[in-house]
Amino acid sequence: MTVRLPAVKSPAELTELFRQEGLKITPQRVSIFRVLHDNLDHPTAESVYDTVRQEMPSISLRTVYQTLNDLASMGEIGQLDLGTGSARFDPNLDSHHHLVCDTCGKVIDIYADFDDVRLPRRQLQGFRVAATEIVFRGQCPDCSARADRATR
Amino acid sequence: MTVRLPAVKSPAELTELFRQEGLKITPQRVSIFRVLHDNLDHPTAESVYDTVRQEMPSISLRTVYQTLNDLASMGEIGQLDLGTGSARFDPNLDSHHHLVCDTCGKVIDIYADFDDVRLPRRQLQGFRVAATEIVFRGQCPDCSARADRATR
DNA sequence: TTTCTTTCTAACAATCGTTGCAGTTTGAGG
DNA sequence: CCTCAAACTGCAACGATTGTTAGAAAGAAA
Ligand SMILES: [Mn+2]
Ligand SMILES: [Mn+2]
Ligand SMILES: [Zn+2]
Ligand SMILES: [Zn+2]
Repeated sequence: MTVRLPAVKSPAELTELFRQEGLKITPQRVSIFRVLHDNLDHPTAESVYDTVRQEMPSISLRTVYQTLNDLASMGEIGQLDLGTGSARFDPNLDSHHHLVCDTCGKVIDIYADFDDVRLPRRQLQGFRVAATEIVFRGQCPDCSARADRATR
Repeated sequence: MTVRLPAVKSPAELTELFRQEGLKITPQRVSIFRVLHDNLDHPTAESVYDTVRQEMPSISLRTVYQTLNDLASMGEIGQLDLGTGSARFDPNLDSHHHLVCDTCGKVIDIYADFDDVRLPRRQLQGFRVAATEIVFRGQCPDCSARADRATR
């Protein structure tokens, strides 16, 4: 089990990448890049929207989805489907895992390699495995406390 | 890494469980139990509906969702959210993991314990972990072949 | 700077999976 | 058989996401 560090691309880097792809640099996009950069809690499209809207009230939710999808398909952000209702976007590109609160939906990064987790060819049945995701599910301290209080 | 076997409850067992809970045994429920019992491919509510409808054309999709939710909250089936668009239900109660085709959505069981996958208290941050899910993502043989054919 | 081409945005409608609701039906105990 | 709480059906509503498109804006070229 080895420990690593997070790696999030800066707005400037993302801007440069978009430029290289021949995509235009709009204030909407730059604003989204900025919001992603200092959001470490796996925001939903809606929550990115809410934050961007504070400095750009006219932006549309559609544009946020569009840009997040673009970034995801360029491989510049990750997208997590954890059964919390909506997709969560992850600007942290380092391969890592997640700890999820099933009660409130909080998502925390786990920076660790589990070298043991590899499938023997026998179990692969011809599959080509591109990624291995580990999700630890449970209850965060806040939700545990709240539950205890309710049971008292 | 230890290997195990699948464990799926029979229609009779589920019927008995419902009876114990004071829930009524309706033909709709029994039919759904049967369909689940011999469905090893993690069906969606819609696909359970389609199958049940063959022998009971008047059943409503609403009832299928209702019964699947009941079973899931009784802990008698699992529910997977894998980002394939809709929830997948899993009658196999043994703790196990999954191999998912990101192209066609196929889901295959992986019966193996990865004993290495345990979080040191230091990383838990006070979380109470109830379950650890491992998802291997990639491409199934069919989809790989189809992709190769397209690239030729 | 002005023009021209291309891409993007905003607004709105539509879709998909799922759940809420209301009225009707039915399983199961008496 | 009755009774009646519980379950069923059909449909409306909902939240998340995507399709469409006319007009706006960015960037390149002149
Ligand atoms: Mn993460
Ligand atoms: Mn399974
Ligand atoms: Zn929580
Ligand atoms: Zn496939």
